[in-house]
Amino acid sequence: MSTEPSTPTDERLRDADRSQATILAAARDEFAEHGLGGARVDRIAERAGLNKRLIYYYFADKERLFQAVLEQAYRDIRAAEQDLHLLDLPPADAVRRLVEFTWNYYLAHPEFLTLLNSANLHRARHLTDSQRARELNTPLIETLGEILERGRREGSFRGGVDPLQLYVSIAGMAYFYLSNNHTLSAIFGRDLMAAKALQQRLSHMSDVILGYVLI
Amino acid sequence: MSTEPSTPTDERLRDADRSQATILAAARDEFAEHGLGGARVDRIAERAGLNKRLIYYYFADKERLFQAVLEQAYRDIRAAEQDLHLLDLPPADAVRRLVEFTWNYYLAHPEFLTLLNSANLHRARHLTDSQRARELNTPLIETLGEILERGRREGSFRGGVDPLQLYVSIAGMAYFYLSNNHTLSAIFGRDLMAAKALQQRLSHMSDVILGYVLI
Amino acid sequence: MSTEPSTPTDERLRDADRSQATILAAARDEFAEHGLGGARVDRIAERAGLNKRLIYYYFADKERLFQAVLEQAYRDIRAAEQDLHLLDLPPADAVRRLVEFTWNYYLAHPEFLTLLNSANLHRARHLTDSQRARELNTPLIETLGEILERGRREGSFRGGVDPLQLYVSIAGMAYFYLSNNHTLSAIFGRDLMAAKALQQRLSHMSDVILGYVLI
Amino acid sequence: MSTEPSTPTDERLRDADRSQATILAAARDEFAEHGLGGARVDRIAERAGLNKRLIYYYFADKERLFQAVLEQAYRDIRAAEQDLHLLDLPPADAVRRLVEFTWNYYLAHPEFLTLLNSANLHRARHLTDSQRARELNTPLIETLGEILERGRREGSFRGGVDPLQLYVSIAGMAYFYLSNNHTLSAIFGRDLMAAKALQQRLSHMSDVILGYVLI
DNA sequence: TATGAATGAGAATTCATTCAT
DNA sequence: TATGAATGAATTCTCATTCAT
Repeated sequence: MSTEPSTPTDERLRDADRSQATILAAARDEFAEHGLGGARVDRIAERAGLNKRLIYYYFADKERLFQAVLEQAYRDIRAAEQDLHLLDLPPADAVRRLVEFTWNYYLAHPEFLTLLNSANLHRARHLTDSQRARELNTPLIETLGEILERGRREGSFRGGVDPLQLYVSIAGMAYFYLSNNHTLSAIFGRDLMAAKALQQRLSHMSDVILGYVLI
Repeated sequence: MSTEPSTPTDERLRDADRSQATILAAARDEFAEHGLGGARVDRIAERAGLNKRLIYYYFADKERLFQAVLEQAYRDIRAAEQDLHLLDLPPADAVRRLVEFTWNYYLAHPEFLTLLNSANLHRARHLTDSQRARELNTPLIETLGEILERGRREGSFRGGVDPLQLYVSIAGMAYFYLSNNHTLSAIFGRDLMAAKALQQRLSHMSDVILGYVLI
Repeated sequence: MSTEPSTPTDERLRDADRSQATILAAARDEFAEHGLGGARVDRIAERAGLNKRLIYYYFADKERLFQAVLEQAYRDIRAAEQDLHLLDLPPADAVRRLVEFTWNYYLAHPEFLTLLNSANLHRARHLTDSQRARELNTPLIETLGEILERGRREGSFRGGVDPLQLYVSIAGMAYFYLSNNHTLSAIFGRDLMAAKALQQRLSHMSDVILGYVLI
Repeated sequence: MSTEPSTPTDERLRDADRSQATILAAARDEFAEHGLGGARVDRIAERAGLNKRLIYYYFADKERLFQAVLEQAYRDIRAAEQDLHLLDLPPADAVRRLVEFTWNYYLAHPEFLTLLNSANLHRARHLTDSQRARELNTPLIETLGEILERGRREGSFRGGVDPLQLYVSIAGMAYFYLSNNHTLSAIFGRDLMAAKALQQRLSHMSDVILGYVLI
């Protein structure tokens, strides 16, 4: 509704929408930086340049604000995934593209990783409406399943690959490297975020995943 | 009179050590459950069955307690890894064993995952003495490097595999599945912690990793 | 509609100002009674009849509250000094009046003495903006300097008297007697705060100071 | 008793005395630096290089330790004053010498000023045995009284000078300058502790006091 | 005499949240 | 819609003091 061009009387509402979006973005950054427990409502208000009271007006409390942030984050990544049009590509290209996309998305949206962490620290209890979450997320797995099936039928992919397992592996390889880069860089004494290192990681990931699915 | 430390001293020392260890274990559980920001010093004291003041007596503050917990966690996993004696096995078996070990260790020590998450949320700033951290952690990568080299020389492994990349992939595949299992289970509507699902995951991981390194 | 600040805004502002002033007065009394280290924020809130949180809302922390109290105290005494219009009096009368004023002010504001004590125990580190402090305080010394100069030109005062030295002597004679009256009363077995004793002290001070400046 | 050379069996006792003295000195410094409320028993133990428990063993609690420190401080200054042998000097010299001594003693023992401050902040409630305090302190006033009387009889001093008033004036002029030097230096923008400034202060003090007593 | 371990009561400060307008 | 003032309930941390040996 709010994406529609609004009539003059809607101006107030549009301000309201804008305020909500501003709060949401500020909250996302704060939660990403400090986790749910470490985030401060005061700081969110400050980041948003809006009065703290307004946060409560729109989002009731910190928990539900966090929930709203999470939902937005899922919506964003799934929307981006749908733009990939993986089914328009030959299977191997589609898998490679998914690997690349996942890597680049995580790289461009480090806050997504942290939010996911926080969500899981709290045992995903903020995913209240899992029915809706499922609807939002299953398309990707279904798409990947179809790609794998096509590849198998073409004779280029091995059979028996569970798309969910494969997706988790792709995500995990990207996620762990990026999410733990501070620890890993310190522990192994290498700058894992240098441009060349990043390139090598993506290349490694593609090799592993395609080395696995391709016969 | 004897050269042995006298019993009373000994006991006192042991009490101090025991208290510290008790606090550390309690803190580990609390931090794992709630993250650094959500952890409560009061609860740690309660869990430990010791006076809250004692925590400050031994660990100065919450931050340094967290640091001590992290260090202990690293020491534990690295010690367990060294018990694997990977170099006594044929290369392929060694890699498989590392995959299995990583999976089982994460499964048995879910707190390790959460601690790692928290550490990275705080950009690993608790890894103060990274020199020591490096010394603690590099042996594993060196061992894996030697395994890969042996396999290559034997003709069974592909060449050019970076052991750090491989290790991160192994860890990431296990980590993401387990760490995010709540979100994933909710999102994809499958119980990822069911015994059979766990078995399938390990099997998938081994397939992917060995499918990649074996020629 | 009018250019006057609207009533509601005004009231709100006044409430904030009033709250701050109330806190400041309560803090002044608490600090004066117990020193910085012995003062309790809880008690200040109680004295002020306001929520403790509000103290932090307005003054950030105990240290800065103390600083605000000190600044207010200086502002108060310097304002009172300016009301004396010493330059309108003949030199000897002006000096006598300054002695009397100092004595009476200290007597009426015992908290000023204790605050000064505390400030100096902490090496005046709360006088952050000493530029402003200087501007606030130098006029008095300048005035006294002019009085001394006039007296000298008239032939009634001795020359070469440093106004700062003289001021410190006046203040010191009053201050020590009042500030240490408990110790002195106990040590010398006389009630130094009896009305007659107070009168005698003022008379002694005037004698000493005028005996010194008058030729 | 403890100043006597001890027999071999007294060795333990002498250690005890030494410990007590060490604690006392450490406590004096701590109290002088931070006041009663700001002093920390832990820090006193640290300064003394002795176990905290020992402080309680010897001095029961912080209050009584403070009391012991104060008593020692009074004993010290009064002992020093008695070494002056003021009665051996001509009256004017005796007064000048008392002024100089007071100034130099305060200068050399800044902790004495702070302790006095603290004592008075607490309304001298640590002067429990005021009978003993009086005995300790009155000799000075009596001596000064005799000096003033002699001067008057000689015709060089004015009559009717209360020795207690005079003493308080001397002490006050020195005390205020030194005790508040931080505030004063900041407020008036002059370094009051520079060698020349110190000299000028003493000279001013002597001028004022002698200008007053001498006819 | 001397000490390291342990503690309960408090103290400063923080934080999410509500009030009043 | 928007905001500054206000608050109660924690929460981290501190401190004098005692225990046990």
